[in-house]
Amino acid sequence: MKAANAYSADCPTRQILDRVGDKWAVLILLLVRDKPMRFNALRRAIEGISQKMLSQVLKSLERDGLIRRRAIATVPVTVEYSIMPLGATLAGAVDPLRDWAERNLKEVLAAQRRYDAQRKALAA
Amino acid sequence: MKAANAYSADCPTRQILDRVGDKWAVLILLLVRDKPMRFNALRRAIEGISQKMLSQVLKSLERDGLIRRRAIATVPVTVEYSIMPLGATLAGAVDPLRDWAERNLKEVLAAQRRYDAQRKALAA
DNA sequence: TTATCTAGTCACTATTGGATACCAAAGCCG
DNA sequence: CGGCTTTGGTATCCAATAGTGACTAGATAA
Repeated sequence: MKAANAYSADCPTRQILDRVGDKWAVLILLLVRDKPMRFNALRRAIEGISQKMLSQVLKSLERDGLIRRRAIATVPVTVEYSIMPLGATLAGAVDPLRDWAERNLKEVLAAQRRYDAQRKALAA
Repeated sequence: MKAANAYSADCPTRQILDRVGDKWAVLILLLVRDKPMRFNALRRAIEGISQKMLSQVLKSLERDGLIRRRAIATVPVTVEYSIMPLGATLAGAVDPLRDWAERNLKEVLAAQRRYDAQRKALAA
């Protein structure tokens, strides 16, 4: 029964889900999918990410073969990050999730309000 | 420019992605989708999750309106968790990601090996 | 001399997750 | 009667990780 085992730690889905759940990775992936971007351009686009996290996440995305890093020997060194075919397919798999989020966020928030109101009523 | 703003903290996608990236939430959602399950049945099925995390994640899934909690006043109290329509649609949106993970994990691992080998070669 | 670009490092804090112990209520054993 | 079990939690403490800001570096152009 491999299906039951899918809920143990060495499940491929879990590993990918960890990557996707990463606070920044998907954001970067989706930005880079549209067009190649430079380090500081990403930094400005995301707004809130620290240099450390950006370079860390970029490195891990590159390691996974999802994006490509290309350094250009210009005056101050320029580094361009672009999407790889593998990364593009992952970004595509994330799209349904993004659609779901946009369509259903209101309902989720409503459910949260209902839940909180009920708990408050019980506490009183 | 709302599109640029989508990469700030109040983006709905980000909120949902955080939920999906949760180490256990998706696992529980997919288990409960198949059939209603009791607390300890989930605990045994997932294997590795602590009571604390299980009850914590179940509570947040219930709050989001994704699953329903039903307590039955039996000898030792029985609690059954089942999927809600909203949760079922989310689980459906996660499926492409799971497919991607299963189809592409090998390639990701290969990319990691290539990357590590190259870095080691550079270091030497 | 100061700014720009892409990092890497240090120190600190916030958040996560695990282990452990505890609670209630009922039954069952001796 | 006391102690033990089961179910579904809660509370608390602690270690590990994640994430931040500030600082550094090196090269060069204005």
